[in-house]
Amino acid sequence: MTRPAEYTRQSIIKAAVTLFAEKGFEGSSVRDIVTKARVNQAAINYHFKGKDGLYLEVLQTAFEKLTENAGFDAEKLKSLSREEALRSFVSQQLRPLLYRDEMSRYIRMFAWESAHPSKVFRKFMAINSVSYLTAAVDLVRRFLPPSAQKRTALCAAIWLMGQCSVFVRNRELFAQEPFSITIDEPFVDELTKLITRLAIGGLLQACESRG
Amino acid sequence: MTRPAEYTRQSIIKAAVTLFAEKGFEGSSVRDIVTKARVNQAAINYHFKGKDGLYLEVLQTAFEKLTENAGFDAEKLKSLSREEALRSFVSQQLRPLLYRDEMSRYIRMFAWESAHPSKVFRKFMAINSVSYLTAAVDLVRRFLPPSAQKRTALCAAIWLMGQCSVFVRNRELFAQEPFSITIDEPFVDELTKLITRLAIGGLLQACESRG
DNA sequence: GGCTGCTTCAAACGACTGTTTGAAATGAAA
DNA sequence: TTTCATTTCAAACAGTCGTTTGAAGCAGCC
Repeated sequence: MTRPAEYTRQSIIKAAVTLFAEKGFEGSSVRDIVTKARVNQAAINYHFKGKDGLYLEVLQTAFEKLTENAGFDAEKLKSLSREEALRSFVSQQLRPLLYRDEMSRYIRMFAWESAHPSKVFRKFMAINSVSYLTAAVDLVRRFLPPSAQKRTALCAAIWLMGQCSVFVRNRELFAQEPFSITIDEPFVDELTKLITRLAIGGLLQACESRG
Repeated sequence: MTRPAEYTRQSIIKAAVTLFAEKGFEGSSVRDIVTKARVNQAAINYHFKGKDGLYLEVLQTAFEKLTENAGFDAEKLKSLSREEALRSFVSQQLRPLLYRDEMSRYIRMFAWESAHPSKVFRKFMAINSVSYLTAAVDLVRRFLPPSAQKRTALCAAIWLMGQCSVFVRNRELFAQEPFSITIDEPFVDELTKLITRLAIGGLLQACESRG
């Protein structure tokens, strides 16, 4: 029960979160992780029973941290008007475009998974499926008619989650040709407004024109 | 100038398109491709100067085939009302959910790239950037105010392209738990309507509330 | 026949992946 | 100090990846 062991664990987790956020799970090798964490090759297998085990643990803690903070917290969103709640949600999702803090890394990790879920993430979903999508489903439900099918709400939720992740994943890409977009605060503000408006308008339209 | 050589080329291309559509570029190995095409390992490097060269050629022909058909054809879309044009675009993008024909495979290939563009695709974009996004940009411009910035239109176009690709990429996933969605004609019809309505509503809303 | 250029082939190369190994180091308890 | 489980370490393993090699096959032509 030596202290250095716990230090090694945390060191690995920290490095892993950074790399998973930057390049995704499959894009980061264990050698990259252990080099960044300044620990031995075998440490990941010893402490987490392999790369998958490490990812599962990282996903768990990331999810917990996100749920106990604003944005993913269903209770907090309910206290706002549906428009404000949606704007808050979108703003939270786009946070990695501006900041490089802990929360941003967690969000970006999930953005990679929303493109094409990995095996480990699907396992994670099987455990946390309810809570993971609930916030988004509840959110879109406030715009959809009460009669809307569960399937419709689910599709709308996936659709909403995917709105921002494209930009988050490819942050570096959009700074280059042919986009040449400077990703600063004014731009992200504008993008937040745009996506929120697009989503609000879209969801309301879907509500009005159908039962 | 023997005929069998050309047969080998086409055989490789056909197998590559199928696999790239199913698993994406990085998800398909050259060994998978040559096995499916029933040709030798070295054939890809001999005929296409490597996997990248093959992909570039496949992207080119896919793009040509798509532009000379409905959906991506800017001219054809212009003859429709903007709502019909949008619906046609969305319907075309969702085609791989129902059919497994040539066009569907091409569309699905691009769906993979819209998640996280590969190096080869970015090279392809550098050559065909104008025409590739033009159709989508032109389409969203019909909903946005004339004063909308180029950047806004570009973001909206990316946004629109991303709408359907999530579903197309993860077709197999949504058939499983916790989604358990049966992807048949009624469902795709419903999804087309939903996304079209979301997009129309969203774009119009964006138009009304801002200059 | 022999020559030539294009195409195919089995095998190997070198670089990467995640994981395992067995010995060495560590630090607390006896 | 000795004992002991825990933790670290360098090295290697087994697998996949895209690519290269050099010989073999096969047309058409002199």
